[in-house]
Amino acid sequence: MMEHAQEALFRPVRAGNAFEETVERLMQAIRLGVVAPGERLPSERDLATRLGVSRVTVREAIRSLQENNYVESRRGRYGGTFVNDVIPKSAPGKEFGDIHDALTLRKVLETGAAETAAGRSLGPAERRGLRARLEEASTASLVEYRRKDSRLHLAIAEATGSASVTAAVADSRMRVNELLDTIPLLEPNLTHSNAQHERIIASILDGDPAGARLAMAEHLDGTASLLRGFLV
Amino acid sequence: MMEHAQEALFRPVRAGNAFEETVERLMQAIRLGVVAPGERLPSERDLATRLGVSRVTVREAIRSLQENNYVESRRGRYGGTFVNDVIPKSAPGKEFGDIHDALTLRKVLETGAAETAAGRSLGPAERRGLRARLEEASTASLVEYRRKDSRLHLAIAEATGSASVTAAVADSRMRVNELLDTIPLLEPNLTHSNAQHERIIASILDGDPAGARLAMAEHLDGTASLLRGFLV
DNA sequence: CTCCAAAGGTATGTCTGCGAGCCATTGGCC
DNA sequence: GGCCAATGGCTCGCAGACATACCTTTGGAG
Repeated sequence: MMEHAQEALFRPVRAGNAFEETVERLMQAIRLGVVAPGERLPSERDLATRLGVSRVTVREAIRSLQENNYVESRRGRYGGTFVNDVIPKSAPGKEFGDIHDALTLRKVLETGAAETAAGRSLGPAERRGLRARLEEASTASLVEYRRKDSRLHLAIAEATGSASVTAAVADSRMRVNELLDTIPLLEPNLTHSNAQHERIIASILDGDPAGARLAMAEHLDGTASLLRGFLV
Repeated sequence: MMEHAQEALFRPVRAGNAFEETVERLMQAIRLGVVAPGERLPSERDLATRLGVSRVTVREAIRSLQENNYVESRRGRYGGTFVNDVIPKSAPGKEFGDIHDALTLRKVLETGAAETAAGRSLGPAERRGLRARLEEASTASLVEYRRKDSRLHLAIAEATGSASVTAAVADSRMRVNELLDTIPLLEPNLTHSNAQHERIIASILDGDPAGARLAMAEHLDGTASLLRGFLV
């Protein structure tokens, strides 16, 4: 028997109860900037269908987000649940093993995604989308940087044309962002990141898989060593 | 809003009910060869703890495996649930989008895993493990090939030192194996695969990340085009 | 001004899954 | 030969989640 592989295969089947996982998902959408401040979440009924949970559970999750000031709800037609400007919270106390694990998965996924995206023939809409995200990230202020950065990286994942890859990247980023939230974000890091972003996107748009991979790898290594430095 | 990213983020929160997901996991362990025919699964109490479900649910899952002749249970001390030699089943009817999605994720994960594994300094136990899995796969008969092949690929994932990567590769392989089960496995494919396996493992053991990635990419492209050819 | 569609808010009965405990069986150890 | 530890087999009550239905609020369309 492969004792080690068992640990991976016999991991818990569910990360938490339906309520917790629903909160997690909504938080992802907000923190990764998929639904920006001021924008509206899909309706409760819609979310219930898409997430595969009951509306009651969705409401409980939204309730908990309201209590933590992430969102506000308004009734009536053209009402809904709207994302606030806040960015509360930070969660400390990770172990080194977790960090290594999260960073390894991220590197595997995101370098692969960049290479794959560069190897596809992208449509005009996709190309425009990538440029738009790049522009958003490069002009972002310090407070909104993490969100805009995540949107850019998610757009790259989407450009692979694989929903599974996008989902995996989203999960991975959430884990890493949790860690990044515990260390300071400085102007020089940001400038450097933007330059790397440009290289990555240029390589993807030029259809240069090897270049995209390399540029992404260097980009990720930057924040990885920053993290390892601050957290160990 | 990034309409497309929402599809990934607002995907169903749980793949199925606890029972179904538990069956799925045990099937993974059996079909990927992590618990080989004749070997014993962990005890019900142990599985319940590790999988994070109640023992009742574990028992229902095992019951369903018994009914499909995958396993047999024996009572008493030194009893347990043992894996049979069978390999029933096959599930047809996939759409092209699913195939592309599954193959894209697999390529991202496994090429990344190979590269990462080659970039680490592996301990003697890990090196021995990789060689052993390679040997097993190369001497496997047609009927046991898929299982031995999966074990080898899982061992490579494990060599990244990241449990998350291993888990992701296991999930990905299950999806692809489901597809592979619907097409014939021929002796020449097998010979070719074995040669590629050797290159991959040699590159990893030599600490050659670029070589490992390339070898893995070629290996995966082989079965990918086979699949696309048979299934479209 | 009225209507009404679409959104959030509420209530209820059902069912799944869980925890916890106990029973039955088996084979090695003393 | 008897003990007993570890395993599968079984039951029952509770809590979480679900489906479904209905109520309330709101603002645009007609």
